[in-house]
Amino acid sequence: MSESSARQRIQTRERILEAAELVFADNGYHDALVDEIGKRTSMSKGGLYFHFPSKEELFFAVMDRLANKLVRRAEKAAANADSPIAAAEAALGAVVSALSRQKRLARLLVTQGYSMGNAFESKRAEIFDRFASVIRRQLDEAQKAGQIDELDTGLASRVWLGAVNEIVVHWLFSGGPSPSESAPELKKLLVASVGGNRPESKPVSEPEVVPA
Amino acid sequence: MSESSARQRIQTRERILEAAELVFADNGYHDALVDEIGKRTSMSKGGLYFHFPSKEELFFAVMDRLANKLVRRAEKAAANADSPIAAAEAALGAVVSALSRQKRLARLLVTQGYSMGNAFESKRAEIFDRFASVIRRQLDEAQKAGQIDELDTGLASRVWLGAVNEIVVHWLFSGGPSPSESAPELKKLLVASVGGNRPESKPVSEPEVVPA
DNA sequence: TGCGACTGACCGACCGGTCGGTCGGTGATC
DNA sequence: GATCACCGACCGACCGGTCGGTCAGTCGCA
Repeated sequence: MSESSARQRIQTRERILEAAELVFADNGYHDALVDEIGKRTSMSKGGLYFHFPSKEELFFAVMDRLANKLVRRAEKAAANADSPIAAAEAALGAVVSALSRQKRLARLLVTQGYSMGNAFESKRAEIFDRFASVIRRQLDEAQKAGQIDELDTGLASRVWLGAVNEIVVHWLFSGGPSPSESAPELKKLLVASVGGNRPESKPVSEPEVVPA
Repeated sequence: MSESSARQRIQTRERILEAAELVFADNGYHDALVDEIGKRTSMSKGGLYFHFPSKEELFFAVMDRLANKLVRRAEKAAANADSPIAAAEAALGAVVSALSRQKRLARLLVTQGYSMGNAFESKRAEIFDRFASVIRRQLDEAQKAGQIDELDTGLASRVWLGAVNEIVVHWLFSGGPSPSESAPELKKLLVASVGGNRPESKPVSEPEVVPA
């Protein structure tokens, strides 16, 4: 009972997060109305404020949830690969394909983060750092394995991350090609940037991941 | 007289743009107050609205002005280089050093652009496209000259741009190293990504540019 | 005296957050 | 198993500060 009510609570929270994700993604933080989130949840504003202390906290919760999902997916993809450099590629591919599949998700993670003003800076940093370190770990491995050059993997991971980010943003804003279309070429560029694609390293196909 | 008054008009506009740049950079679009811009211009809100029809238009004007400055600088640096790939590097270096020198400028161009909500998307796209095409032109040249691999220079230019963007954002938000510190390593990575640094291509030092 | 530049008090839409109130369920008591 | 006190989830009208934008009026220059 307190058991089931706790479960209920979490479910309701989830319902709210789901709706909030839509509304924030469509409108950005500022133009998103708490009332609109209420409408989509079939819950009143007061109800929402029972579960979340403020619009800002709600937004943070939405972002955290998304970031968690994506990071997990990337790590899973990396774990299934059979060489470090392939793992890095796989993580990259997983993220790109997830973002390509869900424009709204991409919108939120990649651009709406800034729309809060300076308050969001640290959150944005935190989330992007998590992605960067997933990539970096793979690059470190690859380096140990001698698959890539000696280089600052921290910087390289940022380059990878930034590249993906820009491709996604360009797709979102300018209707460029879908990131998943550019993915193969993109991987080539990024692998080359760290001196991968050595003759002895076998090419790898992206392990497919189940949709979320 | 209509001569000098026209000049006066432009000067006043410039004064406003300068002040607006500061305020927008510090606060982002939403948290920037028109009254604050007025205060810094020593002009009343009404005065501002005599020169600009809306806060939004004022913001756009600020961004355009900045983008123009930076693009010009990048193109100048490229023009002074003595090989296509060096030109690409030079353009990159010029932008990075300009952004490193002026945190506020970086803030505005790189992050605050999103803070308007969806209204700004097309503007952001336009500005970033301009940067991308500066880089792309250099890469195209380099490709013609056989200095780099056959590849999609459109995509590669986005990779470069995204990389720089991420480095700058990381610097701004997480207090990472100054972009100009990472610049040499960054250039190595990016040049490698397009298969540059061929044995026959001589290394190039960044042509110094006068501060704005 | 006409006009362009500028003033600053004022307007009012907007929206996050509040709070008194409702109500279905729960569990203790007889 | 009927009654009742109680609770937590939720409702939604309302508040109040904020801030972009307006406009009637002023000033000074040609």
